[in-house]
Amino acid sequence: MAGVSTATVSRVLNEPERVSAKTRSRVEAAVAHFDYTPHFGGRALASNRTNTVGAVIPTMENAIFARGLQALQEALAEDGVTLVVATSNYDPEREAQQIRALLGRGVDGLVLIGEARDPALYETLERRGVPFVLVWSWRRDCPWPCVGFDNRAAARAMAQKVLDLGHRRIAMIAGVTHGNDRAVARVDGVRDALAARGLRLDETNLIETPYHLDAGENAARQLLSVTPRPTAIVCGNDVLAAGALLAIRSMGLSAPADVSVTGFDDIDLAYVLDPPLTTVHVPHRRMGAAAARLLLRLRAQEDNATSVVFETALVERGSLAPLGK
Amino acid sequence: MAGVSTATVSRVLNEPERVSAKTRSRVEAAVAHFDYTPHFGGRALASNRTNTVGAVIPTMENAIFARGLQALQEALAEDGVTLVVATSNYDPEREAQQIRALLGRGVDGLVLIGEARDPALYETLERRGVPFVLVWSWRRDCPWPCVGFDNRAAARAMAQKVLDLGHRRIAMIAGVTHGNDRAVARVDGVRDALAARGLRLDETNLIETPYHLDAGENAARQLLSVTPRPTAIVCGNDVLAAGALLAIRSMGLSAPADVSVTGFDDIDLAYVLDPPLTTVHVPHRRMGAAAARLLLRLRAQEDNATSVVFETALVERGSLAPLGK
DNA sequence: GTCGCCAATGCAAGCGCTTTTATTTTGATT
DNA sequence: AATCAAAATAAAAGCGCTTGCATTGGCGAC
Repeated sequence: MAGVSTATVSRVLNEPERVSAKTRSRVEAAVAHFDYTPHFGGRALASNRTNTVGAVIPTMENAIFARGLQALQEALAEDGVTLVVATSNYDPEREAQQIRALLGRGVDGLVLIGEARDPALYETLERRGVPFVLVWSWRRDCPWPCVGFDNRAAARAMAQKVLDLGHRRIAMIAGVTHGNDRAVARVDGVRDALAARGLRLDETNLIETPYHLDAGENAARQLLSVTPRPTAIVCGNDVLAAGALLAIRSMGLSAPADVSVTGFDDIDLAYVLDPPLTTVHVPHRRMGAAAARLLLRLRAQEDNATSVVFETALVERGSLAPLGK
Repeated sequence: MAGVSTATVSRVLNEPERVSAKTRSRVEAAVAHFDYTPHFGGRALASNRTNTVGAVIPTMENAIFARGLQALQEALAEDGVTLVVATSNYDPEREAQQIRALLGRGVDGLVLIGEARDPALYETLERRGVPFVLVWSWRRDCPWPCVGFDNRAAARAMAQKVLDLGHRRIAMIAGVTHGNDRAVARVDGVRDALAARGLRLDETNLIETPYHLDAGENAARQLLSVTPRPTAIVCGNDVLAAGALLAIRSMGLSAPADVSVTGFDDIDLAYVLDPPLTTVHVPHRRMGAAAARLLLRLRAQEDNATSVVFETALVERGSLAPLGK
């Protein structure tokens, strides 16, 4: 209809500046007239790019990932890149499957949560030359590009705060540590702080449990049923902490008068609870956006593509109080 | 390596039963050996299918969509279909863009939230022959396949309950109704119930606001600053209700003693609040799964592909109490 | 006016797969 | 052993696009 070859149409669509204004407008008119959309498969085949990046997250049901993804997606969209999301449900096996599935779909980049992962998987990624970014965790000397924060240091700071307020009988409800370096780091951080005061987390005051409300509730009930009971419960995330508050309430106790509780992540939930949660603020949205930028740089082979570490902040609200207050 | 043609490899991958066991195992060995994955673009081009469906949701930050998507994705994955998610941020314009973007990516199905949408968009969808399913809302005689529930009836039942408990000064914090039929239906439902008792929602006791915690808080503060103040606030969703509880607390009032509050959706949040929210339970996960099944049926041109309506249930918790109690 | 040069466009060769059609192999039957 | 049908496999033609290279045409310099 525009009287030009397909090559010119292709150029109008992909590199409009290489086509004269006159021809371009003719082609654009034809495109509009037929409501033409390029065939994705043809495009992908010929150019060997899909303009798609994949992300594998544990679950969408936790607000932190939802937020991070939202930001990631928005930042990618600015560069015309689509995000495909898969979930692993915190199962390393399933995560590997999902990564392979995404590779099979021709993603030209991947965003993965955390670092703990079968080396063979990293090998596959490198061999295929698919750029990837690890998010949510960060440690010095991590060999891969990552955008995250120091989970261990943040947890340590929180535990230190609890100790500073006079607490000595401290328990922890952690996430499942298998295949989850963030959960591991948070436990380690708490252990660090306790160890510095000659205390330790033994198995009666550390429970590992899935990141669910009722799991947190059950764990707290169990921790609080020993005598003497802990005066503070440090939780691996805000959802577990919310569960702990439920348990405390249902046992006829009160937070923070009888038991202090701390969370991790600072999702909206933390703010609406009563008492509001003292927790660790994590800049999820900013991390998502930073991950997008880093991935786009890696894809473009830019050399300023380096890992980014974010700071966390302790947010003091009502759920943590000095001992004996 | 397996000494066969590419045609046979293709068959091993797509219709293994059409290949003899001996050849198949040779091919599979070669596939495993080279860690071969078919090229997505080639596949899409030749077969004209992508095994991808798209979903456009308002936001991932609301747990209801996150949950629904999770279920949707899991159900689709069972049939080897990948889900691509885009967000519109409750903006009809942006939703249209995202739908077109997904079509451009060659999705072979779409999941859309609600029914309110430019007719031209529906036309495009039909013309392209891309099957789609509307979720989250449902009404009798909806001309398109949908999987949802009757928002209006559910809201009406909730308002009726509030009335039954003696409340007469009833206010509502609704979601933004522009381009959001669920928000509209929920307001209409409340109006229905009030009208049946000769009451109405005028502009001083109806505020429309984005589905955010602080928006809910501000709206509630405004509603409660008139004299005489409402004795019950019906909210368009649980997040708004959580915000309302924050406002009540910060104004030195108490729920439900001074003001009752109701929510909608029954997300986890509703349960952990203090007082826990009286709300409308919506089976988000089941809807997501049902949407997946319906879409797969439509795609396969099965004739038993019909809309599904779910029942909602009123969940009575502490935030709603009889007037004067 | 002629020549070069560059910008604009066309030509045509794939990209890696699926699928129809043709061919070969297999194995049962005579 | 010969025959034939059925099953298994190979051959080859695209699918719709991108892109390197060839061609064209317009314009300034001589």
